[in-house]
Amino acid sequence: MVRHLRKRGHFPASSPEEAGLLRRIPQSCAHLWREVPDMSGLAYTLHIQHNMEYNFRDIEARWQKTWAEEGTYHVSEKTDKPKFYVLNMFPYPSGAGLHVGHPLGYIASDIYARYKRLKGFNVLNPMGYDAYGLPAEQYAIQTGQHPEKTTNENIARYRQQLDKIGFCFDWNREVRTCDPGYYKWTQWAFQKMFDSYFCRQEQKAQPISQLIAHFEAHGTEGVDSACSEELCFTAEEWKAMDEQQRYDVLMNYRIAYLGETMVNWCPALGTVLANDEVSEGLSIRGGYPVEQKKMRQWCLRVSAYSQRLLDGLDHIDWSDSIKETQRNWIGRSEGAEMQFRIKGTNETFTIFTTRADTIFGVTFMVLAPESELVQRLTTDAQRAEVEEYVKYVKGRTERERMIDHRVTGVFTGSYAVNPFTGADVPVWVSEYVLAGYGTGAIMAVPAHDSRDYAFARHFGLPVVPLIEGADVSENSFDAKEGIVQNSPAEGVETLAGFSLNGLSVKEAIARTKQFVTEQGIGRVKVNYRLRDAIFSRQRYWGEPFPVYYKQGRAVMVPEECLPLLLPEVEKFEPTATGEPPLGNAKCWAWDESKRCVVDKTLVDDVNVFPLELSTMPGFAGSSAYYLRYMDSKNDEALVSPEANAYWKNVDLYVGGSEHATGHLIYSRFWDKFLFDLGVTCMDEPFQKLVNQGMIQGRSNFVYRVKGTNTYVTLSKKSGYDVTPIHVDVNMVSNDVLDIERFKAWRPEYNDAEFILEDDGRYVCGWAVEKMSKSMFNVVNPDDIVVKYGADTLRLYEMFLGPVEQSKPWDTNGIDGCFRFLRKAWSLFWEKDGENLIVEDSEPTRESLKTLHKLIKKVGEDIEVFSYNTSIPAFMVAVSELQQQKCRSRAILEQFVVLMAPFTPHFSEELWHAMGHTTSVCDAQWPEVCEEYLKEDSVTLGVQFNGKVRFSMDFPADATPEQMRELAESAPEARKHLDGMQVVKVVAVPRRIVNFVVKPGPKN
RNA sequence: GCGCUUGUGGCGAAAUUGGUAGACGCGCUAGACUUAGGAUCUAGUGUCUUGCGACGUAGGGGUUCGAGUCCCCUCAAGCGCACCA
Repeated sequence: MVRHLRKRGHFPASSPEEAGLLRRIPQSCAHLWREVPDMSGLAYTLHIQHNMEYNFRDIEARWQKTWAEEGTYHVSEKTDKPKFYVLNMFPYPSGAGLHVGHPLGYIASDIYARYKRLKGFNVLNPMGYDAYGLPAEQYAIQTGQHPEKTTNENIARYRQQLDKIGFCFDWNREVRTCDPGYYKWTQWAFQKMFDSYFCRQEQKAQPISQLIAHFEAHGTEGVDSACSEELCFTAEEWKAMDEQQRYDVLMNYRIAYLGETMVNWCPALGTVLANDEVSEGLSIRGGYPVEQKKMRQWCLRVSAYSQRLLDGLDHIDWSDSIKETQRNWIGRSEGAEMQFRIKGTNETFTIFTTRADTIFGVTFMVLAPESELVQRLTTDAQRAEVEEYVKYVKGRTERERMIDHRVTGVFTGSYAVNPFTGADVPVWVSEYVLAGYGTGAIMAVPAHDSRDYAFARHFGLPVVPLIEGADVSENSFDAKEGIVQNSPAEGVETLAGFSLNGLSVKEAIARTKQFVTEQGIGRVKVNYRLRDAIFSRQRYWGEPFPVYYKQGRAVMVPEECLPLLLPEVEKFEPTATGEPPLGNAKCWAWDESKRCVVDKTLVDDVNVFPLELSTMPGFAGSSAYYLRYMDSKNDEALVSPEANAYWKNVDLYVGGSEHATGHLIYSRFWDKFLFDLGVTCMDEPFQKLVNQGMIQGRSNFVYRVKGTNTYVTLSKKSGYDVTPIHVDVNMVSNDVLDIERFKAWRPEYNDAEFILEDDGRYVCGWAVEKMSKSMFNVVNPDDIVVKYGADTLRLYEMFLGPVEQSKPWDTNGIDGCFRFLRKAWSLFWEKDGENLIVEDSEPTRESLKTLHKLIKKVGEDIEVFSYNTSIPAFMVAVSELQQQKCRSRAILEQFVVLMAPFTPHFSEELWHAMGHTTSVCDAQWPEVCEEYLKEDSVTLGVQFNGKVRFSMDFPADATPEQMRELAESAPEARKHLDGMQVVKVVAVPRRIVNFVVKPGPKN
């Protein structure tokens, strides 16, 4: 009957939507079409129906509906069970929809969440949307559509797609960063940061009121706080300050502050970007040039937390590589600050060095061109030259400076005095010294620093080696090793007779630091590369700052008035005056007496004041969302103390490693700040982190644009009608296709046309790249779900390889997973596919062994996220149970539970079919019984001189002596032992027997 | 340049952490059942060799009774940082 239908092509789709998807299959599964070119889409699905006692479509739709209706996945903290918090990095709902790469991490965490629930934990597994962001706004500018509209549409689509995969998300707790009920707390946290400063002694944030009290009593005496600039004043001076001066002083300490800083300005995007949003002088989004510009911006004093961010890494379970990336990004370096006097004056300036030991090799000093010291130190004679040089440097873009490391610089005319020897050292200006790091000035030791070396050679400055055996004729000797000499050189008098000669470099560094401190020349100092985060964006689609400006000074909107809603605007582009899009908002001023937003024409600077026009960056909303999930409906607090005390922090966080220096730093910073405030009880937000690999898209055909090195995917070039081809990687070397081999492999392409380049090479192949709309290579999970079902998709994505690994998407092999599920299904049913086979019989010992092997393996694998190895274990178990003709309920029921984390619909269906009335989610994970795993005998290899010659069975409990005897007496052993002398025998129970032999009489 | 990671069949990958290399899946080959196969089942499938056997985990060396696994060197790829003193 089915065959008949198939031939006629009359199988109905179950809904219009499904019919649409069925029709789409051909485009997305080119390889299947190639194999059966004359087939229609409907006929193909019929082929699946034909073999389908396992009716996944019906099963999955039914259970998804039931789960939603019954609230199977809703969790509450009102329970005695221990908690477990699983979290995925929430997605940005882009217009392209979900692709097969997204679910990889979601599936991995879903399996873990379900497993933990079966193990008796109360599992929180929420989901939400990182809904603010640039693409929605760009789209709004182009089409005039409100970003909220497109964002909501995209979210609806994401939700639909997610629902089809059968995740155990508690949607009651959904958050969206653009939802006022959510961003109220983003704004709230910002205000708390404004009202706090960071005390270095206590290494924590404190209310700014404490600092004010301290200033009133003692001035800056005894203040050790993170700040933009070290200040020094007395209590009297503080009291004498006017409002503006005090405002400026406090701004210097606030954790959220307005700062005049060099920022990454992207003219094309019309906004400022954070360091992690820029790569090689180009914006990550869009790849537009980014320039350095001094602007007044809101900043977060992330750098204050450098040490805590660093120390915290030792207590969390993240991969070494991502910890290392964060350590690099934080960039702690221990060194010393030293003061140098300028010859002929009483002026001094400070430098930072990690190689204090090389003080005797200093032959010049260098200032950063942007440093204010340049003005002070340049002599009149050199002024013209220096000014011209500074102008030249300003004209170079960040990108140019990065790519092209030129050796340039000029002499300032001044000399510094070496505090150890009194020697004169010329002071230069050069672009290789960065204003933003250390003090913006260095002491140059060309013998032991390659950059100083290049500079010295270029300008003919002396090179003085200080380490025994160091050859500096060609290169500097940068290694921090060896024995110090020439420090000082013979006959040179030094301050207090100081000498480092004969010490190791390590000792010399320590010695110098100590000396510098004792003599008051300088101090030990730790520098961090981590910069404060610039927090303003000149965009529309983001959280508005709850800030207005009174006499030019920032004032916070009262906390009770939050959230400050994002205003409506007519145009999303920046205004003609260069103001951010919020400059277009009519109703965007704060009335202090009415305590509400009013029309900006009412601004009178008495009661009504202008509101901030910037919005917050993407990372604002994603920094504390994990806390909000704990208590997402709470209007009184970001999270209640009770909810926080129960859920604590995220036990397992799953997401991409590309967030290593962005979200994962900001989130940790934000959490630590909230920890200081007492809002959260945990100092780290994410205890364990698993970075799922990217599933890359595969461009079917790649060709080189003539005369360039640019490769373009075929689909990008319109009107070029060539069949997309998957090419095996070993058919391609240096991007050139071996056309003969290719045609031999795929004869159907004998007639295909290949693009021939000018140089006679065929350029072809596939490129593996990010799956994205712009690459036209998005594989939609819906297509897979329609064809094979969610459970097969889940299984297959996990079977593909280790979760952490990136891999190209490839549907070869998905059939294997589907077949496996059908085979597993058939374990439970009579041949007719209608009657359950399961009976209450006593399980055989063999089946018990199969089951318990499986329990052990799968349990161990899930704990370490090795899902790709547990699936083969299921396959083996199914084959064994099939062979054993197992019908025992005791075995099959537990098998269903073991499968449940991987294939929830499949398991739920069978669980109920076997008579259960509650969800398989609430079953109990079976315990391994070692008793059943015991083997009577083990098959081991027998080696001669380390080479396995044969294998044989040994009793499991054989002693080494017995093993030796058994192996020796085996018939296969004779030919390896005859005429040989046994030198030694190594027999390890349950492992190996190895005879070490050499020619000679048998002994 | 510095740091981290990886390198195993035609392909995706396993390997009890030093003990029978290639589990499992894909692909391929042969066979069975079939009007048919794109279904299902059975057998085979690292390379070389008619065979015995030899070789085989990027390459080279070492430790060991025994190395994919540990140590040293080289090469290749990926990621991160990069004029950070």
